[in-house]
Amino acid sequence: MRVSSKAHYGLRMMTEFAKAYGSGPLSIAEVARVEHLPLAYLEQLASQLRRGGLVESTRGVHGGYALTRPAEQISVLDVVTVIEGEVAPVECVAHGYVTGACQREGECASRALWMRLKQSIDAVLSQTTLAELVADQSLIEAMAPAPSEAGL
Amino acid sequence: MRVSSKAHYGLRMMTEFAKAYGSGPLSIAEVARVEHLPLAYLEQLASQLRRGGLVESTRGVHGGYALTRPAEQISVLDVVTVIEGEVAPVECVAHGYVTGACQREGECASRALWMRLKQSIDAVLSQTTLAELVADQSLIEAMAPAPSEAGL
DNA sequence: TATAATCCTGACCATGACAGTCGGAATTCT
DNA sequence: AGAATTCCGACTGTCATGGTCAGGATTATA
Repeated sequence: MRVSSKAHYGLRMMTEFAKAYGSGPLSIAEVARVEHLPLAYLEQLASQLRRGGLVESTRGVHGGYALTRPAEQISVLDVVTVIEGEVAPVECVAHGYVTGACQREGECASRALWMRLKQSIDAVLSQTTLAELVADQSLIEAMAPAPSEAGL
Repeated sequence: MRVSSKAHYGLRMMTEFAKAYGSGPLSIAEVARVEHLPLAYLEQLASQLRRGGLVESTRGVHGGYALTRPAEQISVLDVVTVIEGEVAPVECVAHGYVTGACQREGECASRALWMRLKQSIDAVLSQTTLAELVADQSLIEAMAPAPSEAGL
């Protein structure tokens, strides 16, 4: 029961795109710089996010990535789903599950539990948007005045 | 975001122990038979459950495992935790987390989200007990009268 | 007392995901 | 032309999962 750091990285990258929304594409080189994440790895994740329809890319000199829709309309669930696939504690509660695929279906008492779990997770993750994460972050930074590059 | 089949197997085994509670120890050979799970693998899981304090074992001819407390007092969270370790979507919300271990702690906007997520998962999993799973199962089986070994 | 049924342990293995790295091709601005 | 980018596929090391296997320890019972 954990989110991969892959998804976590993806989310961090997405919040950077969210901050830059409206002012042209943001390069992953820039993201790597401010988030201190490995550039080559971010490249892969960015591709995945693009294929997932969350961002669009511009090649060439002033290229980069930009959200395909406003940060208010992208939830954490959207991001996690694109990177990790659907949230499904067990196979039989996944969206594409074919009834009968699990032989134990008839006698299975825990399926209801897993569905509750999935719904609960989905609810939490879909309630928070990138916009809120960005807002929270500005708030936090305003409270604790920047140690300007401390800890590096 | 999934529970391992390992944990799932563990849970199935625990519901068998729950059913047998009060009528002496149940052998994993028997569990393997009725749940159609690999015996050698169950042995490992059973050991883990014992070390986790959820069951106690009796060796020898009429030996096996039995719950250490009534099924009403064992939640699904107990089982999953023993087998998979603590539910922690990211390291920084784990119980043993040391403040400051994550360098981004100061500027991290998503920690609150992960804590909500952990709490939400914990809540769902701790609300259901083995007793309820067993009860649900009897109910289900009563509804759909036994196809007596069909599907084997 | 032998033997069969159990639990117990540690070693082993195959597969796949995760977390990266690397090299180079394609595109686009200047 | 050259630099900054995205794009893509291949490669790698480590670790968890989902097992298997061999053998030892313990206990009831014939």
